[in-house]
Amino acid sequence: MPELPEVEVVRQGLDRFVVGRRIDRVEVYEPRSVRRHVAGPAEFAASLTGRTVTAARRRGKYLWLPLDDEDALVGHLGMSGQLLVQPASAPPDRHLRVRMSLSDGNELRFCDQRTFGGLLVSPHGALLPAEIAHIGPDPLDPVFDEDAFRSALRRRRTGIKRALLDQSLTSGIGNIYADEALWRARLHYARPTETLRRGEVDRLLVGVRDVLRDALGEGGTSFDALYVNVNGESGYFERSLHVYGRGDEPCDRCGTPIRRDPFMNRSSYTCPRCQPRPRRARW
DNA sequence: GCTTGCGCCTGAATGC
DNA sequence: TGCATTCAGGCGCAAG
Repeated sequence: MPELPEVEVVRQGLDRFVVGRRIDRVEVYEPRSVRRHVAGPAEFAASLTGRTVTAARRRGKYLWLPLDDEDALVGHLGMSGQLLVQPASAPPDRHLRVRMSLSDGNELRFCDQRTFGGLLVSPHGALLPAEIAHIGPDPLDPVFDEDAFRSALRRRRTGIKRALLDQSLTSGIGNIYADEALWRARLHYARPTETLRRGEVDRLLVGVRDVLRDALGEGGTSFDALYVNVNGESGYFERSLHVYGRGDEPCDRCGTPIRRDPFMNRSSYTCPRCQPRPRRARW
């Protein structure tokens, strides 16, 4: 599933292979993939046709492509989305949802097995689409404000992992990287945010940034000409995971078996020794 | 206003 | 063997 580093790899691919091209033709095969474009699939296609892509931007796990009329094509990959740049002659993927023909003879294809992802056109959205204005900057973004993050975190009345997953506080962190960052910071996911000391928040920020940077470093190699993949199908980062998906395996730091707990209809992985459950737990 | 939990969706994995 | 159930996940939105 694409998290921030994977999405950044896609953005780099779009920057290289789509920016500067004109969109000549748009076909929507699955209306659900443009459900957040409230004016409907036909209007979606019409508002893109003839426009030239001028940049490729990202905030958290959202991508957007500013267009030459100051609107923007906004995309989210959801769980299984891919944005592929392929020659028009390439056979279509089984889960092809939207096809956009580019002026250089290639196509930008949105494929999505589970249709959790989607595309929309945001009017005047070139700078920052209104639809994603509520998404906070990610911890690697130069505009990320550490002091604002600290105080916002302390104002919350929730568990630390819930807060990490809340994309309005800071973005780009999903279930996997939340668990990895908490392990690095030696913090338990159920720790109430208002009890965090400054040093602990600092450790958390270091953990989050290290995880994202490590994943970014490994993900940057996974695409080549005309193929902008996202799915992490090679599982390149999996080898670097310390806790996620490693239930009952020994902790890389202390050897204690990793524990798996149910959490918000999914799982949380912790080392019971490095990340002891707080007396006052909240999740 | 803030926090919580559901529903969306498909296919792989598991259970009977 | 084959069918049914469970699980995974991000995010918007309704409910609390």
